[in-house]
Formats: sequence, structure tokens, C-alpha cells
Amino acid sequence: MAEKTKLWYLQNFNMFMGMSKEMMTMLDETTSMIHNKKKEIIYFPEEASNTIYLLKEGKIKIYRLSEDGRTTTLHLLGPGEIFGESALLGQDTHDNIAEVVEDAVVCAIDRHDFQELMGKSPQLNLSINKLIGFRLRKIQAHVEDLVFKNAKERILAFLKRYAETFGKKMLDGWMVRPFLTHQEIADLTATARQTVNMVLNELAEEDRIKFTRRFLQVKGELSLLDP
Amino acid sequence: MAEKTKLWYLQNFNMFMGMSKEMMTMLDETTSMIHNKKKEIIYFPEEASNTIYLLKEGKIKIYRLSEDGRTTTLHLLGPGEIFGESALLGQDTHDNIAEVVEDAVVCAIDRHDFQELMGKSPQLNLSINKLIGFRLRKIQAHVEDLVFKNAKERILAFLKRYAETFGKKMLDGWMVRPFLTHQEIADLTATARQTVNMVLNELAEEDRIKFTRRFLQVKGELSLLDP
DNA sequence: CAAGGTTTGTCTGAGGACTGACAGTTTCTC
DNA sequence: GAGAAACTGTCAGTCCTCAGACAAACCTTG
Repeated sequence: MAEKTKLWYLQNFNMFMGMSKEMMTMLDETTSMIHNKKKEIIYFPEEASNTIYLLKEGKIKIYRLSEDGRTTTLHLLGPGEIFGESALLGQDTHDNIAEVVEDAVVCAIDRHDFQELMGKSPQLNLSINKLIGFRLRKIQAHVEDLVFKNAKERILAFLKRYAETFGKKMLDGWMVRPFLTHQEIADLTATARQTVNMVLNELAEEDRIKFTRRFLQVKGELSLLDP
Repeated sequence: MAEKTKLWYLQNFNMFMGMSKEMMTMLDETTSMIHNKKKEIIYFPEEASNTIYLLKEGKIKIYRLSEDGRTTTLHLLGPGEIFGESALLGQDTHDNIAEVVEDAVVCAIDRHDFQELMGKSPQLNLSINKLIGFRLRKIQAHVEDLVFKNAKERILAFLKRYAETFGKKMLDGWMVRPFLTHQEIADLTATARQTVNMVLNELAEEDRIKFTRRFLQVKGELSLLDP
């Protein structure tokens, strides 16, 4: 794949659609593009949040650790999403961990620069509001899942969303590549690794999905993953 | 208690601190003050979200119902808080239920009027951002509690927050009045009513709290409620 | 390509917390 | 103030899902 320029990335960011040329230039001048390898940590809780990140390629997870070392993942983000938004919301430190799940390209923008931009562009302001609204809705749905659904239902719901968000529609179903480890799915659904394993094999048994370490294939419409 | 005027309420809303007199007047003209009785529903999911609400007095809960009639409460709001904010976040319908828990006085503002105000006042814009950030943080903490804590710990954590937020510090501890029903606490902590009952009696047994249907008293510092 | 680390597959036992049931209290309403 | 409705208290049984243990398969990195 040909190397892409930062400007190319910025221009293809939904959020910046309809932004004037001057502003794009300013944006281009004030951002820095960073390549991150899997397992790299982008920020920690308590760390000062002076930067907004735009995810260009790869996947990032936003998660938390408990005192005794357990993990729960709040968001799994893909290309086109923003993170580190605490900086825009009146907090001066992060409260989650952001870690690279798949090698990523990220644009970093200083919070002040970004806020200046926001001040000048009601467009951008609106986009950010929408984004935060979306984030809020997503996590409320997560709470709902945690409370109302059992382990199997949560895993199914997650697989469906995952395929929907990151997969490609094929003639005979959906294909997502690469796939996650069972442990990663467990962290995303607040279940145990063994439970994920069981559910996944059950689904394969029933011929609803096919999976290896490398890919997940849903053998038909995503409604196949409804409970 | 003497009746208070709408303007009085508006002026004492943190969010509007530092707002010009003209804007306050405009606000006063475009809002309507509503008194709501316990159990009244302010909005439903799917309902168009054309209004922002400012809670002046009383308590409101924001919650969800499952298909089979179970309930989980996402937020319990007190005076000074805003709700119905979906309208500001690019959604045209609500996705939760808002219900009065304690007789409430609410100011309703049309979303367009409010957005116009926001456009004119960066102050207000900032306040709203902070508020949304706060909301986001709160619900992330809720997820963390759901995943990492067991039922008893969740109930303890809730009681602590509840006393902190709504209680008064006394010579010998904290007093909150009125108290919630066990079922309401269960809905807030994703536990069963019977479990709440058990934990509450256990705490009273240990002389850490005292409670009736009318009040909750914490017999000392709030750290008494740490697990 | 060998060795070590990581991930998957499977089974078993244990326990936290829910459900249901019902009696006893308190509060509300007419 | 009486009756109904709502809430609290308690117990026993059940079940979901987690935790632990270990072998096998797979990947990756010198």
C-alpha cells in the first residue's frame, strides 16, 4: 500500500468535511502523525490530557484495570474515530488506558490548537458534540448489556457489532480480519476467556460462524448472531 | 418555604454564572417552569428530544427497561443538574426514560433557543462540555463498578456517593432525607431487592448506618462505607 | 528450525447472587 | 380510621458463570 500523506488523512476525516482550505492547512501544520505498534500504550490514567488523537488506521482499545489486575475494555475504536477527548471535556487528566490493538496511524493535535479550531468552526463544534453524544450512547448501551444480558448474549451482541463495524460483506456472509483473541473478547464483554471459547465453538458447531486466530466469518446475515 | 421565581432559579444555576443580563432575560423569557409530582414521566425513549431540562428542585432518575420488564437506573440527578441533553448531542430522540423520584421543579428550554444561546456564549458552551464530560466519566465509573465490584461493594459504593451528594454533614456523621426504597437502590446498583435489604441490615447491625423508610444516617465519616 | 511464549480447548468444582414465596410492617387513600 | 397498597424481612433452592488446572496447538523470534 502506497504511503499516504498526513493531509490526505486529514481530508478524509469525516469530521473535517466542509472545512475551509485555510483551516485544513492550519490543521496540517499543527498536527503530527505517529505510527504505533501493537501493544503500545498511548496514554495512561492520571496522565495529563493535552492531546486529542485522531485514529487513521488500525485499532485502539480504551480500557481500565482493577486494583487486582483484572481488565475491562470500554471501547474498541477503528479508523475515523477520535480519542483522548477528555481534554475537550474539561478534564485535565485521562481516566482510561489507550492501547494499540492493531498497528495504528494516529494524528495528534494539541488541545489548545484544537479548541481554537473549534472556536472558529461551528461545523467542527457540532461534529464533536455528535461524537461525544455517540460515545455516551454507546457506553449507555454497554451498561444495558451488562445488566440485562447474560454472558452468551453479550458475546453474541459483541460479535455482531464487531462484524458490522469492522467486517466486509461478502456474497455468503461477513468476513472480519484480523480477529481478536478470546481474552480480548472476554475483556470487551465482561466474561471469562473460557466462556468466550465455549460460545465461539458452539456457534461454529451450529455452523453460524467459522473462525480461526486470523479471521471471523459469519455465515450469512448478521441476524444469524441474534440470540 | 417561600415560592421562588423562575429568574431566581436561573440565576442560581451554576451553568449560567457569568452570563450577561440580556442573556439572562432572554433565558427567562424562553423557558417555562414546570412542577412535577413523584412518578411522573418527563420523557420516554423514542420521544423527540426538543427540550433541555434544568432540574431546580427534587430528584430525577434516568433509566432503562428491558424487554422483559427489568429496570436499571443510569443516573440519579439532583438540583442543579441538566438532563435531556441528547438534544444537544445530535440525536433527535431520547434513549432513556426520565422519571421524577422526588417532587421536582424543572425548567424546560427549547433546544433551538438553547443552541442559540450556546452559539452566543462560549461560557455556556464550555459549561455544557464539562457537564457532558462529567456525565461520561460518571457512567464509565458505573461500568467499572458493574464489572469489578460484587453486589455488596456496589451497594456500599452507591450509599457513599448518595450520602455525599444528597446528604448533610452532621456533628456525628451524615444524614440524608428522604431515603430511597430498597428496590430503587437495587435498580441503581444492578442488584436484587433482597440483596439490598440484606446489606442494609448488615450495616445497621454493625452500627455503621441507621435507616428507616424516611432517612439514611451514616454514623461517622463516609469512609465507614468503604468495604 | 528449535524453543519458548501465547493462545486455545476442555473439564470440574465452587459460590455469589438471583428468584420465588410469604408474612409482617408501614404508608397512603378515601 | 379502615382497608388497600406498597414496602421490608427472611429463607431456601437453584443456576450461571467464574476460577483453576493442564494438555494441545499455534505462532514468533532468535
